[in-house]
Amino acid sequence: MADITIKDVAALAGVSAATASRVLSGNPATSAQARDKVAAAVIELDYRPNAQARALRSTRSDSIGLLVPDVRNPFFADLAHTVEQAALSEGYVTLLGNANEQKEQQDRYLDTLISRRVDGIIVAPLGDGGGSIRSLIEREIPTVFVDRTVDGIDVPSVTTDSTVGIRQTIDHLAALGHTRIGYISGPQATSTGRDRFAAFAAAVADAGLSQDPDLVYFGDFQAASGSAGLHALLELHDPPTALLAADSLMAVGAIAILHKLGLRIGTDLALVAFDDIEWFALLDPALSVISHSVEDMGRIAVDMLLEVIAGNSPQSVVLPSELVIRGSSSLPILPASSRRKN
Amino acid sequence: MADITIKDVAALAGVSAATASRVLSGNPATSAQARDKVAAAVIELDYRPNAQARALRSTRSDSIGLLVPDVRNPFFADLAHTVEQAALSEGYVTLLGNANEQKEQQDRYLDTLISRRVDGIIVAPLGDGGGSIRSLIEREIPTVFVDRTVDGIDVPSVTTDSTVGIRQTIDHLAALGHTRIGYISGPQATSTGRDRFAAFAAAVADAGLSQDPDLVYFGDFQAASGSAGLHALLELHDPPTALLAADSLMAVGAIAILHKLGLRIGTDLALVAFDDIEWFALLDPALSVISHSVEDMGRIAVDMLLEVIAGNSPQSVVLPSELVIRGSSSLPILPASSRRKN
DNA sequence: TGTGGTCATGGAATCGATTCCATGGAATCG
DNA sequence: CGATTCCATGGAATCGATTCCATGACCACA
Repeated sequence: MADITIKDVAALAGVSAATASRVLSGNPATSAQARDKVAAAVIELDYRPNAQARALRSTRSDSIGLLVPDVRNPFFADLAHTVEQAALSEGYVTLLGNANEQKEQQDRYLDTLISRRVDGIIVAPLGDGGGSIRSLIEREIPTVFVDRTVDGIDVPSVTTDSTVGIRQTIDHLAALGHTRIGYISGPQATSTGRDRFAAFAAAVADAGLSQDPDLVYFGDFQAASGSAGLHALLELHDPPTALLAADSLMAVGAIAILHKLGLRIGTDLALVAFDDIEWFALLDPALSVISHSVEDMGRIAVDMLLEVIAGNSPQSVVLPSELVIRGSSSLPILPASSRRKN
Repeated sequence: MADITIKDVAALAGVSAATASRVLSGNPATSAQARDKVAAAVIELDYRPNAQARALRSTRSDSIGLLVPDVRNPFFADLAHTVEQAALSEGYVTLLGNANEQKEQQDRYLDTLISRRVDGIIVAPLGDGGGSIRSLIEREIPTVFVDRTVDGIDVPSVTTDSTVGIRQTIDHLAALGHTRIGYISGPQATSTGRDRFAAFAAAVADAGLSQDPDLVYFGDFQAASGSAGLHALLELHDPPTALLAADSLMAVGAIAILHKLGLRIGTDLALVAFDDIEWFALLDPALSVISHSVEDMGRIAVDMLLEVIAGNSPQSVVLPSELVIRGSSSLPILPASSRRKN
């Protein structure tokens, strides 16, 4: 499998390696004759430049890294898709890493991305600003945070303002007569986990609803913790009549348990989930959600990263969120007597 | 952002670059003293080796490429996750590419992966054996096909035997009294599209059910074509009473339309989907599926690729599929008179 | 016709790490 | 105790492409 190098191309074209390189990189200081001969040789030999050698010399790798907490989360799968397509159209390939919501794996992948000298990194970070996140900043590697941020790390970011959507949700549920609203929170090690919890607590307080701390369960954004959270909330002496889940996977986990218990969403328990996933509308009844645009988020993150790579300092962007009311949260609250007990 | 190189490490440790390199790569020909000093210098400087330079010299990049048709398809998201985790535990990073079910984008990504000199490639291919797939083979780049194959290209593969699951499905539906079973097929440009269609046709014939060609709609494995397929089938003079969708996304598209029309799965139309997605069980009624193990597929593909990289020629593996009966296909067929008309 | 300028080109240095080869000191054996 | 082996080490070549610099051809203008 003797690799074909630029020297082979140059030899076949009857020029020097330097000239061949110039033709290939579109340097104008080339003759039409040289261009034709090199182009022919490239096709003849099916030559593919060695990206490693090129990157070594030119200090550009034409690749970016994208680090998400979990590709199996449809929100991040969509994000990966938009980022990758947007980057591709700008001539960058995307290296995708999966942190599995674990700081250790996040650090491992960040190290790898640093080693491969990607031109920039888009990351939905977790944890504090320690570990490899710090290395990133110290090396001044172009970085953009997406969906989440890290306290004390000053990096441009694209995030969602969850307060509006959450406030709309609480007000909507309060208007239906709910006074005890359960909340399955994300981990407090993430900015989204903290922000959404704070928004929930503030909205509940402002609406004059129960602030019973037992109504809040702290999960980890993965499905199993949604199941555990629902169990915990149903076992309360005075369980909630409505529930807000801080992401789609925890909502899925909660719904699975409701099914198992023979409880119906919308009737036995009003339910709203953060993140709009296509098939949430296919459930029966359809799931109310707090929606925010993953396409905008991905596209803006790529634009922003290109700005940083170009040496600029773009402003952070905060995208809106909005309640979409569907069947799972449209019935007025039932009198307590007619509710089933767990 | 002056990069720290192995020379800086060597200088600080008071050894030569050669010795530093040996320590870093675990070469046994090093003294304990040198090891300690280099290790200290690495930490002191927060040194990260330049992966390009290393790969250039050693012709190994410790990375593999994974090319899937669409990350937003939960099946491939899961596959990406297992492949990436399995590869990581073997010391490889995964570069993920998205072909968007388009041959042109597939070729573009394959070219990129070749240029980056990945150590091997796992691909769920589409199209015939032309374009960059051929370059892959000619360059003898270690390659493994996953989920799909390409006719005439002899590469180890991990695929699913769809015939068993599809035959079980047809027999099951026939036993419930269905005689006209609709089929939303995948594209015939993919091996899975062809295989599943052939299995469907054979099973229907063997069971003595209607072989009306109008009962088959050819989609493209994406959601919109499932919607279009359902529309087409419902508009038939004599519409099917049961439906099999060849992948999950097309099933989602079909279900969305059923909802919009106010039809219920399981009652108005029996439905079975290929691919088991976690939340299919959360629908009401739960969706019957033909299940196959994406974890096994991903893990085996990685093992197989490592074999190929090591110079061996592993046998292709065919995994089983199996019908999982749930509510969407458990009622006996209704008399035609009581069925709603579209 | 001579000088200045433009331009395509090739030679050689370079990027950062690995690895072959030679060296010198210590350990081992007869 | 001398000869041989072993072993850690540094110098230098190397991987494949890019890019600085020098060169020579050619054109134009005075």
